[in-house]
Amino acid sequence: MIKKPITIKEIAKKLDLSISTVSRALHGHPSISLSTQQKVKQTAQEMDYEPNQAAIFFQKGKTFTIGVILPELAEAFFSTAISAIEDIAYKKNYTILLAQSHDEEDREKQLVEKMKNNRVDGLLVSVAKRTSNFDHFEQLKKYNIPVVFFDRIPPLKNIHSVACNIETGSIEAVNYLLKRGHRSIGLINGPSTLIASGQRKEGYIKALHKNRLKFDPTLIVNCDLSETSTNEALEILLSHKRKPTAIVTFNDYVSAFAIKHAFKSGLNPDHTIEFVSYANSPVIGFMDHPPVASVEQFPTIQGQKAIDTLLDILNTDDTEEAPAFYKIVIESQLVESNKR
Amino acid sequence: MIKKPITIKEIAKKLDLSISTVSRALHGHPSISLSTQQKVKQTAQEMDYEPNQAAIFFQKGKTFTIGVILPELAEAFFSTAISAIEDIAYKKNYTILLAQSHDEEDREKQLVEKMKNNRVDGLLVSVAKRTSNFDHFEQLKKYNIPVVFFDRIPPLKNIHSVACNIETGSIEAVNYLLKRGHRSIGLINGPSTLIASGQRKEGYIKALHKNRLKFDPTLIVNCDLSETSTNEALEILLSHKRKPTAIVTFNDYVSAFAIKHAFKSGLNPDHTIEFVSYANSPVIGFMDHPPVASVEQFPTIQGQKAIDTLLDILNTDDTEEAPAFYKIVIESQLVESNKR
DNA sequence: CTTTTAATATCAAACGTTTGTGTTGAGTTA
DNA sequence: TAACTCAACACAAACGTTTGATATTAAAAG
Repeated sequence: MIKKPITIKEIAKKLDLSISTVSRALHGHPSISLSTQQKVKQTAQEMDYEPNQAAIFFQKGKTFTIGVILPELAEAFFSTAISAIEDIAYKKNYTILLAQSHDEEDREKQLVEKMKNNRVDGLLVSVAKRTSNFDHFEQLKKYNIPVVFFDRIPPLKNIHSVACNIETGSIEAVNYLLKRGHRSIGLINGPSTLIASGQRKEGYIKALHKNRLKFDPTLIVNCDLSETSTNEALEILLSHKRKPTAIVTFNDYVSAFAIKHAFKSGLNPDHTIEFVSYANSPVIGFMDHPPVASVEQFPTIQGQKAIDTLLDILNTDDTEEAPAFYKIVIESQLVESNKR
Repeated sequence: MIKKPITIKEIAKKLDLSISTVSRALHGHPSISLSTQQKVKQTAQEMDYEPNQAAIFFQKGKTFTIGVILPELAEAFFSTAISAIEDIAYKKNYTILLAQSHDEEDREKQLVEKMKNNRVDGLLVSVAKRTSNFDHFEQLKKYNIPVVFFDRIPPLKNIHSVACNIETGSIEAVNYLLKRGHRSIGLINGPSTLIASGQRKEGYIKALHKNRLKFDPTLIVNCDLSETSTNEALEILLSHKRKPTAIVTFNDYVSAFAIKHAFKSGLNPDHTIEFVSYANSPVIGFMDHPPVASVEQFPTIQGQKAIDTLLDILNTDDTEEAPAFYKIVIESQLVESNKR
């Protein structure tokens, strides 16, 4: 036997009250006497009443729902972030509408459209790699749907953003290797098209300068993050006249590939080359020979800050004068592998 | 200047038509002439009309939304699964309401409640480890909200489920090691409370029997999946009188820990011990010394099948007589590491 | 004894859409 | 030409809830 949800109307009929009274009673409205409030609440309980959210959303024009658009759910960074986001949403009684762009501009555009149709209260977005046109985000402003970008920030002005400052970590990373006695430090970087690659390079160079070391551009090699490409990059570095004794890599995966290759090829016979990478992802814990350190980018904190500021925006009156734009920066931080 | 969404009412006014005509025109209803359909659709375009989903949900009593409750979003298996689920939902114009139970019964219960309030059309659930009472799922039947369980199936009758048959993979795994010449094969299993552990053990034993090998219970050691516990398990196995030359482990992570330990401790001096594990997760690709093979459990396929059957259920008339219960089993499969 | 005030509860509109049932007028049939 | 058909559209109810305006009552104030 299928129960169909009961409504406040039926409660009203049962108690011989008006619908509005029941509604107000359930919300503890002061113009309803405590005695009737009691009665209403109790019979609501007894009748297994549960408010029809669809109706409430509709009538309030608010859904208590937050759209989250991520490039790739299966990536550790993002799945960690979404986990943190969901936790906070859960606590604040918001709901997560999840979607992934697969780093495609088209799909991202369609998802934004869909989110708009679903009347999400706000949006959390980490931009797709291949997105070059950002009109679909600009559009949202007109509809008064706030967006907080995180980790992957588009080059727009007047947006809310949460991101990690890679440079600090980069500098820490190089300093750390210098402290360990290395004087020739290589960098296996990602594709030069990525902003993230630029940041890593900047930090790397800046750290060398700060330490009054001359910067040798041939010690930087790019790769496309694949295993073969990483291996090639490593070989180039190690065939260098002044062979680096330590290498900074774009992320932990690149590090893993490079380390594996360094061990298997004869290029690193005495196993002395030390690696430092970015992300500090769980994979490090499973490696036989992990990098000595990794720059943590705090997916959890980024996710938390992002949804926190979004909720903050949602809960401040729109009537305020100048809309302030949040730009939250989290300092990345070098984490030594043995201290994890 | 903030645009507020326009409605069919306004389109109607502009074209001097009735609301219902506009609605029907937009849906291509046959009782509306093609010429007006054209006109309506065009002006809808021009006016940037977008249907108010909240209103549609409300009036249809359907939300085109599917709730997904997973134990842990940050786990590779589940993030892969949710990724596949989202992809299909996207194609079919459904939306994903995501939540994680963190393997807690209480939270799971609350989430089910929340999903019910949000009037999801259906639910996809992978049950929390610590859930022992399943009333909250039974409840959903009364509200006519279909649930498809996947991967972690509760011990209930008359439910829809999608799961992976571990046994086949287990047998394959042992056979594979036997073919490679091993005659003493250990098993580092998970906590005995997990059904998954039982399945692995069964397959392991069955494979030995099929090959007319005697089963030595002391070659099975349990661990709690942590690194230290894994190391202990490995040490117990390797201190065995008849030292195993190959080891099956509960999953890739356990394998990673064990392999790391085997290399670092002196227990495996000639590095000949071979490992086989479960999950075939990406981490294998990053290991210096990966297990020789891993039993793939197809998170993508499981997710796909799960949402497919849910959509199937949602789109068949409720009026049918006997509700059939789907029980989909996917055969696990051994994947050799070098063939990945 | 009338007028205020405060407390309590009701009325009715509104949110945007879908959909069963009318209504209209032109064309067809006998 | 009267009766009928059918295409093309309009009307209005319904979905469940919230909320501003309004009504009722009784007690307090004048």
